[in-house]
Amino acid sequence: MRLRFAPSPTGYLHIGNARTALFNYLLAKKHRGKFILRIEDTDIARSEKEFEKGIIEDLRWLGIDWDEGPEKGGDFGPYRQSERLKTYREFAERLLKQDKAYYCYCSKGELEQRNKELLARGESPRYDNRCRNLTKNQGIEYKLEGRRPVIRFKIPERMIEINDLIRGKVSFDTRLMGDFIIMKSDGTPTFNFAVVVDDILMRITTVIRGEDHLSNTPRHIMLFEALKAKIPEFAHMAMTLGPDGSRLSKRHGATSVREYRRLGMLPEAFFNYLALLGWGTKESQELFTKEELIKEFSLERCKEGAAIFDIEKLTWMNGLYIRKKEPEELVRLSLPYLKEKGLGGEEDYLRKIIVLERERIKKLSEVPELIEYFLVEKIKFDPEAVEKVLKRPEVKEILTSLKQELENLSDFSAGSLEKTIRNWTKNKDLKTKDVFHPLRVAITGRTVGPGLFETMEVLGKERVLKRLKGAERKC
RNA sequence: GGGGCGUUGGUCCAGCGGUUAAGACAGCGGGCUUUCAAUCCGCCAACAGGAGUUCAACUCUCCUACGCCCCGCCA
Repeated sequence: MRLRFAPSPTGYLHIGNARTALFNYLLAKKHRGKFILRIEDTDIARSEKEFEKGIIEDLRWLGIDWDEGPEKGGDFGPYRQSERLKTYREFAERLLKQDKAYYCYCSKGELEQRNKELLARGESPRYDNRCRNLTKNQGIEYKLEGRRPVIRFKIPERMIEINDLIRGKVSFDTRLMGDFIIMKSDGTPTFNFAVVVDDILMRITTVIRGEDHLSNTPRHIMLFEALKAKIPEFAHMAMTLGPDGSRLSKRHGATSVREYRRLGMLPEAFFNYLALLGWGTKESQELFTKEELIKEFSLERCKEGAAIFDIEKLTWMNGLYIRKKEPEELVRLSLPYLKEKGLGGEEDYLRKIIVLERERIKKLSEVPELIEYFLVEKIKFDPEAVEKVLKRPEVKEILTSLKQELENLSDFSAGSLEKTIRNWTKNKDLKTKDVFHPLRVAITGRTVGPGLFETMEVLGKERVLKRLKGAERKC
């Protein structure tokens, strides 16, 4: 079994494409087949090396690897379409010789004009095959005019039935289609031609791709047949949509894997979430390791309807994976985000902080904001907290008195702190929340956070006392 | 304009002729906590509409509506 993922490097790895790559990858692994990466960079104007690099990086980040591909190599390369132009020309030549394709001299402008007219008349916009039977002289004449021809494929008139692995039998009537272009006038192949030539040469057995290609599949099948090649199996997976049900685009926010990566999504979480989009098990299991997914995945269980990408659920799942991470690992992962905000600290200290804050982290990008008060000399005070908690009349005295109490405390562990402060509160005949709340605001600047005593322990005696002193001035 | 594919709560997804239509996210309420979070408990909420077929239809057929895709010298 040989499968492939064939992105165009015209942008970073899109979520929808990532999902296509994932499904291909899962099935290839499940059947111990080969997974091939092919770069479809025939659109010279829009393709960029930078995007190719980015896509490869993001796939690796996601934990998807391949057996054959650019750089990596393989027996059926090259794996970049821009390096296979000669092959496409040879195949086109073959079709031309067999009278299965022909030169078409119609200009873009003429084509556009005719389609417009057809549409205005309420007819279907499609090529009228007028260059099919051009005489030699007409061809020469056109060339003399300076026209650069394209090569079109001569469509045989018939019904084509696809047995799609996800949606079953689908049929098309080719009489409703016009002869389509296989080679552009600049000598490069069109997508529809290049995929077929490559899939033949790369011995692809199963094509899993987006539903947007379902309508192109009859064209591909005609080409496979014209080239006397074995037709692979097809599986067209439903689209990934934005929150409003329209095609996922920039206006919906982040659409590329790279953006989610920057936000601090974990690859394991992203991988897991993506697998659940358009696929599910009987048991409605939600959490899967990569190995489990490889074992469980099947095309029969793929949904036919489109799915909306839900950032909320992804975020929830990411939090779940974050909570499962070892503190050391989490510190390591958070470092770039801290650095970006100019924050840092001793590894040991950071680890203790992360242990306290871990269950509050949903995305790595939130870490700096979440733990900032542990790392800076001068903490920021939440104005509302100051107003509502610190400004209360009795607070100043409580803090001053408590500070004295803590100055004499040698064991600054959470347990000891809790015992001491609770006793102190009791002796002063105060309610715990009237002490705990101001204390929290005084040492963290906020009203929310991890356990108070754990926080104090991690901060350490010196910082706590200093902050209490600082807070008195805010009362 | 033609063709293709699809439609279960706000979202993901289970169900494959007979179920109180399950689970998850989100939302709401509650327990636990000094607070938030985590966690636990509970609640809200769906078969797009209409005709058939059938003793019985979310499940099968047809029509309609809506959405997405293709009809590009984009992929």
